[in-house]
Amino acid sequence: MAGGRIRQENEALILRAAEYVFARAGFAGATMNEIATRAGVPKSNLHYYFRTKQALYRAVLAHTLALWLSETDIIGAEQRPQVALEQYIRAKMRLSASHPDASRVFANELLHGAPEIRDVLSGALRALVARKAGVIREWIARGEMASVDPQHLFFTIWAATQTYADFESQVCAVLGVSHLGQRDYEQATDHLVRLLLRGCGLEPAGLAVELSSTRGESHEF
Amino acid sequence: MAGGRIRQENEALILRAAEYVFARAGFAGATMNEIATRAGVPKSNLHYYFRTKQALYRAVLAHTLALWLSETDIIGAEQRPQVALEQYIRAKMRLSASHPDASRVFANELLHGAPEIRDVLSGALRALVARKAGVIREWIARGEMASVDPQHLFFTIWAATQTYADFESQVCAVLGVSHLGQRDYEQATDHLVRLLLRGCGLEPAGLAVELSSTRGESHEF
DNA sequence: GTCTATACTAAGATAGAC
DNA sequence: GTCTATCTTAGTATAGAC
Repeated sequence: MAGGRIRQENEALILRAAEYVFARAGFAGATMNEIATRAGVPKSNLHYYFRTKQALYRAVLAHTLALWLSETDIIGAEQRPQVALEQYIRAKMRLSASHPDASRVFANELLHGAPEIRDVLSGALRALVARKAGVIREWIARGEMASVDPQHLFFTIWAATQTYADFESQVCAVLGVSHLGQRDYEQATDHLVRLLLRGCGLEPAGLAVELSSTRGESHEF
Repeated sequence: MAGGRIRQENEALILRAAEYVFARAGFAGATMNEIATRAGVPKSNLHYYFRTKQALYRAVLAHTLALWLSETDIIGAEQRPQVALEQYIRAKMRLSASHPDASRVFANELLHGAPEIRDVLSGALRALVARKAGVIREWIARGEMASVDPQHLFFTIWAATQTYADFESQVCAVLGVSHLGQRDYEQATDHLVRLLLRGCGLEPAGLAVELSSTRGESHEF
């Protein structure tokens, strides 16, 4: 299974190209031809390394799922909610900025009813959200934040952060830019942190209470 | 163009079937065969009424766009922001609940870079948001709400409301239900109204200030 | 172990029958 | 004006050459 160096390299090349193509065309719209051309390998090698188009798609999805399920470690009862939630939102936005194609592949899969990852969603993801929802309920019970439905809070954070990757074309059209730059992402992040923390009855930990548009610090991207 | 009664009826049948299929399979994944079967007309009639698959797709998109661009009339400077924003959020949620397939077709188009509606987005939609952003800035200048980036506020409201239609499979998996019922949508709507209005420094007009989990009133649906 | 040539299937589109 | 039969293309998958 481990295979030689050539195999490893080619598989990595193909997976990257596949993510790019699947993100733009969806599963049905993507062609093995396009992926092969982009990866710089002969078309039929795709079938050599990944038996079918579906197998290749699943391999790409596995990568996006790993990204998707990460990052929630920040949310623990021992943390202060304003710190944990702010860090979580920032982490999710960094993910949208750094891996927009992974986000789009995942979004496309959900949009079409999640045929390939249904089990993971109602298994691992559901369990993960249940755990983290418990933490949020504890914060609420302690009076550390306003009463917010924890599950729906996750839906809102996911939707609000991923929209910058998934629906970039809409965001760009409204903002009048050709693509989202670092500054755009910084503005969007600050907007979301303020809006959502205030919505949870919290104040951003490190930011001035001041609502002016100039920010105190800039975050890496 | 108006055509006879049969034409009108058949076109309506086809458009409804097409929306259903495009919503689930995307443009590339949808087949004329499937749409024809679902509409109950012979396959080749689709090409008779709509010359190409793309033409049919565009016709479906036009319908979703009309829905999408509506509903912002609620937002006017003469309104109080808490009333206007609450009504807007509720209207968007009703749309997700009543026309999930339209939302999915639109989402799919955006996800793939909006090849067919790019012009509408950077034309009509951009202009509309610019106008409504002016209203929000006026509210902020008057001290009627917190300082929130108006454009990003729209992105957040759109994303947070449409996620219940577009990514229903994920929401259902996490909630542990097979499909979203009226009660789920009511909970989601109340959650969003509270979270976002509070995030804008507002209190829901008709709701108690109390943050307890039992609500003072239930809203119509 | 890797790439070339080819078979097979399905889907969009059209010409012509009814 | 509406539907049936057919053509053509393109895309997945495989067998076999190198």
